[in-house]
Amino acid sequence: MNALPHLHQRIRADIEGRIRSGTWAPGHRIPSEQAMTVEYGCSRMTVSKVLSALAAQGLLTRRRRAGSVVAAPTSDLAVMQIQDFVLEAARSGKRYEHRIVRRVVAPIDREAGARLELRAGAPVLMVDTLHLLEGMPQAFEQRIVNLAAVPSARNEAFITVPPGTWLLQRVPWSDAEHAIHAINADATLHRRLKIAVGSACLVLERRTWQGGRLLTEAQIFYPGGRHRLVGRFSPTGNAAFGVEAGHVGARR
Amino acid sequence: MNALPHLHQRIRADIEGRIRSGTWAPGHRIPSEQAMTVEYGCSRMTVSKVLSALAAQGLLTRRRRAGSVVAAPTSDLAVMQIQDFVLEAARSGKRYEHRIVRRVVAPIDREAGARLELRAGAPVLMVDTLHLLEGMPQAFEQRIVNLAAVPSARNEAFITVPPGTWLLQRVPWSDAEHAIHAINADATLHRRLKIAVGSACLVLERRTWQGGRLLTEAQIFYPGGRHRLVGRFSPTGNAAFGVEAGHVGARR
DNA sequence: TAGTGGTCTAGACCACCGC
DNA sequence: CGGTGGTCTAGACCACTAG
Repeated sequence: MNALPHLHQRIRADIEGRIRSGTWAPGHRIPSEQAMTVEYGCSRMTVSKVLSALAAQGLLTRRRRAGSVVAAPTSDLAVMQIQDFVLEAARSGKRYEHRIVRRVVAPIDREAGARLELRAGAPVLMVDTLHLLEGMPQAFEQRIVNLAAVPSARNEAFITVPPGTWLLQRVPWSDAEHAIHAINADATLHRRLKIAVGSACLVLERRTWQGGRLLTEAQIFYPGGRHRLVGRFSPTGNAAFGVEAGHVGARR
Repeated sequence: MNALPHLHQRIRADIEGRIRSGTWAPGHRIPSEQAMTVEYGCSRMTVSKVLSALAAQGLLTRRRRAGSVVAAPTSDLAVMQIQDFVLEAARSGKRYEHRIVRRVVAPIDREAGARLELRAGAPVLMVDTLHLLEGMPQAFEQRIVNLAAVPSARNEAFITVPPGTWLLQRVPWSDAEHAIHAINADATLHRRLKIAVGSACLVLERRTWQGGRLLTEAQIFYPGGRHRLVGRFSPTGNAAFGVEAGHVGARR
């Protein structure tokens, strides 16, 4: 029926199809590996690799003796890919540029130090960047870089490459945390993004660590909260996720 | 050195460790399968499965003849787990309740029909739900359910279980799309969420399909733009992601 | 063309756990 | 107990592609 070149592709497509179509609903126990070796006339290894991959994907739950069961779509999981500005511009064909509007090396202040759990007075680089497409401001970024962890940033001017891209290219990271919330634009955002004071802004906060040590924190403000959505993840992909809901100031 | 019970776990931990620690930086070509069978004294199949899994995870890029190369951390990837309110409340120990403030079965109106690519006059269920924690309004949800795809929703009152949870439990889906943006609260949000008119709100839009057929669209307004972040994903997990940036009205 | 990964086989022994 | 998945072997042939 299928013209897929490889047996394992055909087996996989069959199983995924049955699950996605609802033929095999969540909780359904699918045939055993042994049964599938008969159905497809292949060795057990081939079937096993397919089922293991599907389990790694989260589509199946496998237990010895109990068999392979279609997993429930447990998670109400939203995935947002936040664009790297340079890549985004390249793909959309728009002209991208950035402006460094502030660049300071200094001991971290008390408030930020507490927030990032850095020791008081730790040397950090603070960079404010304006991202523009076709000459129009698209986002305003306030970034803090931990110079103890990324010493090479101390003498980088970020002329050709903006800070986020620069870091992404150079510094390996093991953990990251994102938060998105909404605020009303203040005078700074009014000035930088040319939007009215009070208009709603989306704020993306990103913190990145390497083995427990903070590398950088970025706050990116997009034109248009007390509620706050937080996700944790690893570059590996599927890893475990946690979520928090908190308060950001708050009026109620 | 490691006491991991299985050989493939040890191999995998070794490789992941070298990558995460930066010993093997992005672009580095790692030893061939053949070399690893010698290093670990095992068969090629064992090494191959490990490397394939790491490639599926996105940590490696593998090409015949060229070898296995540590992948660049391409992904400026933000993952947000949007809570199911019932689960969230259960975990936090807070008292959750919901109120159905509007429930209408009617032909879809022109604007929504065009947005959701449903034929004019298609029968839909429109439900507005207020989500409360400890008696305080936390989010306001406006949902449209395609009754042609989910006929059983026509007679469901959502008294015990709110619409989102109800659908998640019953209806298998194959694709979903999320968008987050920010708006200034209007009179409706002022009334429902008890927030000041004009204060910034986070809006989560979610659309769900089963095999190309729209099941439901939800707009969830949280207390607290023209720029708009869109992510697409499948319940399988890693799958391919697309992103769009668009405009939502706009003041500039 | 030669080295690499991609796939597959036909076995094997073991760990787990529902019955 | 016995059926299930988990792991591993020692081969094999093939497909791709850098050199």
